[in-house]
Amino acid sequence: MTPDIQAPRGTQDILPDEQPWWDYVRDTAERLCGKFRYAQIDTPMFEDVALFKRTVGDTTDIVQKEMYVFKDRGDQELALRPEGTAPVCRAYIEHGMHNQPQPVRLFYITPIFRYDRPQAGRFRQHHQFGIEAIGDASASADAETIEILWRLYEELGLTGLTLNLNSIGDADCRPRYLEALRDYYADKLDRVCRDCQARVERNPLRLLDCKNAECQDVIAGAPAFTDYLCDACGDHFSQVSGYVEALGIPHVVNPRLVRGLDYYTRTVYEVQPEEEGGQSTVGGGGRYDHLIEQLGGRPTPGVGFATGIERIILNMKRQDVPLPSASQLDVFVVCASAAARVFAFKLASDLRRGGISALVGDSTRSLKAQMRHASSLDAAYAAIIGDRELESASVTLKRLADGSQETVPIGDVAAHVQA
RNA sequence: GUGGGCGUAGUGUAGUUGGUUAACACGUCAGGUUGUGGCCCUGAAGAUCGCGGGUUCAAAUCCCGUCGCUCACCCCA
Repeated sequence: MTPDIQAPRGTQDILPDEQPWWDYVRDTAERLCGKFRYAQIDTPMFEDVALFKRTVGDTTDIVQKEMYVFKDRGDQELALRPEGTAPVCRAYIEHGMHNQPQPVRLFYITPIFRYDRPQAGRFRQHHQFGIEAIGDASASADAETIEILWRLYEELGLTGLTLNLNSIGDADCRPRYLEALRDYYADKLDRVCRDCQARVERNPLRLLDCKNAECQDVIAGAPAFTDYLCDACGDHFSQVSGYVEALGIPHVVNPRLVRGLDYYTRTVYEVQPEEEGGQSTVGGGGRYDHLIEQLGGRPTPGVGFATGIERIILNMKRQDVPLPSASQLDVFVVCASAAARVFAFKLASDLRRGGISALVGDSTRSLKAQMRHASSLDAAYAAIIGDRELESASVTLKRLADGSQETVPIGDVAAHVQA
């Protein structure tokens, strides 16, 4: 039945049955972060809009059409967080983290909001696990983030993934490349789509990842950024590749890889599953060497990634990745009368304090009904308390798997269950 | 934002050349005598057929709108 009010478009309830997937992914991510000594950070769900306009970029889709923007009662212009990196950098500055040993390694697991048209693997509220290594300009930092992302998928059991790697240069060489790109497109405008015609001026890098069929020929012949990198960027890129190579992480250099956020410099990367579909990317990231200063901090390099938890789970399900077995209810206490029920309550309480999970049945329901209930909850044991047991301060303990049962003193239940 | 498909009990489905009490499975609850599960049997509850409007003597079945889901585009996680 559809209720009058339902979850807003593009949002979803994550029901109890789904939670094991989420727990598994979160636990794996957190454990991995621990090994690399990344510490968790939580930032507010909403921020000053300016934070995103300034960093993500005014011409990007995220800012232009996907942000949830609103004014609060004090006329503050706020935005629901559309991505995770800028807020973390804001916090880095605000809390003087440059005074800590660099780089500062941070991770987050948090909801992200984008006003997109929903489809499989794409939501208006989704969740990202992301990390940021701030304060390290070296190529090894890039490689470290790539390794974490790759190991995460590996540990979760995802297969068939492709790591795409590219460099989009820096303030030094990017203008030169963009000029070359514009020159190349100058006499081909009649052969590309309308979007691309506009991109030539507004956002030329994005020309490269246009998926329109009519534009593919032109893209194929376009100059590659890797041929235009300045010495420093070229050097950095080959070092990153070298590290990734040394770690044994398979990857391809994809000169057409461009990310949709303006703050990236040099290294950009994305991981894609074999199975094509609306959502081709499970995770992506890159370096952002000017983001901190754009926000008023002292010039500080940074690198990080974000990966979508919904998409990870989607791909795990597609690949039939097994989940660690769920925990089982240890004891269901069946009680035959109101008096027995009080007794049962006390027993369950004692068991739980001893680390055993326990539930008590409804004494107004028949023993048979309670037993059925125990069975459908998949309890390991049913502990039956009736008049006989009350008199002798004992319980009839039945192992549901094989139907065997014995009467044990009330104090021995825990030991029997744990055995 | 653009285009295509879809929308029936908690879940999965049947029912559409419009015609009396909308069907089935699973699930839920109860019962199959005397203190006991899983299988089996019986029964019950549970759907204003997404919502609103229209056509008609009559609509779950036709038309329009709307909301939502879904696929593709766009973009991304």
